[in-house]
Order: sequence, then C-alpha cells, then structure tokens
Amino acid sequence: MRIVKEAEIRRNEILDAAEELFGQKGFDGTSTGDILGKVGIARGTLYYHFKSKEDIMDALIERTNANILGAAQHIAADKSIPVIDRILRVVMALNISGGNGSSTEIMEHIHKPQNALMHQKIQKAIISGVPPILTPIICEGIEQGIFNTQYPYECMEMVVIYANTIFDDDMVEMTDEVRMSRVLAFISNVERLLGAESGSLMSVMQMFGNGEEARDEDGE
Amino acid sequence: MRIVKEAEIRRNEILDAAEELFGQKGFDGTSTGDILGKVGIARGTLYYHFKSKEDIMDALIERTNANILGAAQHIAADKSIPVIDRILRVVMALNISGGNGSSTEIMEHIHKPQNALMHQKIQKAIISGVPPILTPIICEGIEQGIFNTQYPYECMEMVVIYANTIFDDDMVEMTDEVRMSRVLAFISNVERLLGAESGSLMSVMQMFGNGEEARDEDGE
DNA sequence: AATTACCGACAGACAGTCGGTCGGTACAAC
DNA sequence: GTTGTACCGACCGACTGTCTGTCGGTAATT
Repeated sequence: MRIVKEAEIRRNEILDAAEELFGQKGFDGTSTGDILGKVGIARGTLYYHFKSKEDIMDALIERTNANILGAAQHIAADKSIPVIDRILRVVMALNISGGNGSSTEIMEHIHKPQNALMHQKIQKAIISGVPPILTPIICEGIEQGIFNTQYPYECMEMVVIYANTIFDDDMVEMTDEVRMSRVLAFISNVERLLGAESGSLMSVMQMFGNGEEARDEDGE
Repeated sequence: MRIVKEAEIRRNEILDAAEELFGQKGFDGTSTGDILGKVGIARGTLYYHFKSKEDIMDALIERTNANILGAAQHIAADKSIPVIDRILRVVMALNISGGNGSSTEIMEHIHKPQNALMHQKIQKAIISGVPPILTPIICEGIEQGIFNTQYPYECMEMVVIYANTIFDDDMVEMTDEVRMSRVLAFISNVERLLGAESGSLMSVMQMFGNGEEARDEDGE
C-alpha cells in the first residue's frame, strides 16, 4: 500500500518519529529501521527525504532550536519586563520548551552517554545561540546601573556554558544538597562577573528549586 | 603464526594502536579491523582482552588521564613555586601532555565532530579531575591575600569548564583576533571571580599566546 | 593437565543504494 | 467537460558492503 504526501509533511513525520525514538533510545540506539517502522514508510523513502541518519539529527536539532530560541528571543525583546525578571523568564523558556510543548521530551532524555553526538551539537547551538539573546538584556542592566562589566557577552558565554554543563548535563553527579550549594556559589559568582550588588540575583534561585520539572504556572 | 605475550603487554599494544588510530580517524571512523591489522592479532584476541570497542576507549582514556593528571598533581603539590606561577605550570602540564609525550597526539585530534563520545568522556574526566588539583592552590592564594572568594572550588569548576569548552574545543569558531579578545575578557572575568586585583593575572596570558602549540621551554 | 593467550570462521545487525513503480496533475484533444 | 497522455515527485524494498561481537577450538606455558 502506497500513501503519498507532500514532502514537507513526510519530512516532519519522520522528524517527529525520530524525536521520540532518539529521546527514548538515543541516536545510536535507534536504527533507521525503527524510524521506518514508526512512520510506516520504506527505506527508500527515508533516504529520499534525508541524505543520511545524521542528516535527520541535524534537521531535528535545527527544528527544535528554531522553536526554543525563537520563544526566548521573543521574551528578551519585551522591554516592559524588568531586567532581572526578563532574564529569569528567558532562561525558563530555554529550559522548559519551545512554546508548543512538543520539543520538551527530547530535552529530558538527551543527557545520556549514548547521545553524545546529538548532545554536542545541541551544546554548540546553545553556546552560539543563547548568549546573543541575553547580552542585550545585560546591556540594559548596565545602563540602569544594575550591572557593571566591560564584557557582557563573554560573561554570558561563561555563565551559559557553565550552567548548561553542570546543571543540565549529568557531567558531575550531585546529591540535592551538593546541587543547592553549587547553585548558591553559582549565583554569587555570576553577581561578581556582572558586577551586580551582592545578593541582588538571589531571587533567580527559584529557577533551580524545581530544576527542570517546573511546569505549573507558565501562562505562555 | 601465533605469538603469545603477557596479557598486560598485549593490552597496551592494543591501546597504543587504538590511540593512534582514534587520533587519526576518530572513534567511529576506526573499525576494530583497523586495530586488529595494526597490532597484528585476530578478532578473538582483541575480545579476549577487551569486552567491547567502547571498553577500549574507556581504558585508553583512563590510561591517558592517569598520566596527565598525575603530572599536574605533582606540580600542584610543589609549594616552592609561587601560587600564580604554579597555576600556570599546572595548566601547561594539562594542555601539553602527560610527561612522556606519548599522549600528545590524541589531544590534537580529539576535538572533531566524529569523536563526540570520546570527547564527552574526556570532558567529564577533566571536570571531575582538574578542579580538585587547582583548588588547594587557590586556597593558598587566599591565605596569602592574593585571592578572595568563598567558593574556590566552584570558581575553578567554572573556569575549567569554560576554558576547556571555548579554548580547547572548537565549539565556537574564532579568528585569532576574536580569540585574543576572548582571552582578555576571560582573564578579567577570572580576576573578578577569584577576587584578585585587576591586572594581577594578566601574566598568564602568555599561555594562550601560542595556544596549544607551545613546546619550547618546558624543562620537565 | 590445567591455565592462559590466541585464532578465525561465523552470525546478526545496520546504513545506505538503486532500479523500478505508482499517484497526481497539467494540459491538450475531442 | 470528459477523456487521453505525458510527466514528475514521492515512494518502494531487495540488495550490498561493512562492522561488531561470539564461539568452538588450538597452541604455548607452567
């Protein structure tokens, strides 16, 4: 039986299947056969739409990224929100999902030894995508006298890389207590980096309280 | 033809071959057949000594790590060297090699998209191995009034993760100029983190001058 | 005679290729 | 406005080559 669809629809079906399977079993753990079965297409079809298995991953990351970064960018541009609140909101948007809530699941399963390549690619996208969104907010903060640094971009880069590695990845195993002390130290360090008054960023600690599980009151 | 050797010798022959091949062609790009050919043994022999291909990688990382971290630890413990010099020396030892110079080559080829898993494992080892070596030196610095921070360990963690990601990996493409400005900002940021006097760490910039190519005057 | 190191044929799985097929659409002819 | 036809994009699935890991057996060593 043969079902014909528009190319972009098929493409997205494949990406949807891959998203779920990669999340469950990792990239290496997922065979193209698995994807074939889930979508209900033949091998040739898959390779008609994508040139390799890795190509699927790249497309998936790009799709997910466009969502997430777009949402974050949107919040970042809203100058009616006070600087510190806005930073918090932006980071929330980055951690939780890309609006529709469809891209949430992958993020929860990505930090596994198996998915190293995917993880690395996402990491790269985060590093080049997030600091440019946050930096303008920091600059506003500098104008307002809340922050003080010559290197807002580099600070954001450092903060993003560190937070992403320690708090999102499982690079270092932590009990909840250790994690809490890391958060405290982190906030204190960020205050120093940004030249903010000591304690002025403590309010962002709530972000780490529930970690990535938070999903109650986002009215987005 | 059948050549019998002591298990540990064979093991190391295999690791030597794997080290070179992984460096040249990456982990995924290297087949167990390649290793077999290079060492001159049969499949069964390889799997007599290692339980899987990944097991080879793990063993290799562990071997390399023991060398590098050992050398760094050795320098770190030498209290006759002034604090800042010592930090510099330790970091040099980490970047350059593990003493014998045998493990240098891998490090040069590891930062490639192919070797994601190996890279991740090494990253993990660095993150859990390096800060504990540097922290006591920072503490000495605090006692001497050079530094001032409540969180020496977390600072080192942040610094190590950032430097390793930005300067060692190719996570973000940089021209030499951009790189230089990153180094400047980095040093300035580290000074703030450690509560060091502004400019007091500028001397470590030499480390980044020639990047990882430096290998002239280490009298080790 | 027992243990340790080694061999190589083999099974099973998987990514990617290729020739061929089918459905839809545009458009001409009637 | 119905029928004929030419074309193309989407789709199929058998096949190839490669690779990892296994297993039964063999040679050296103690």
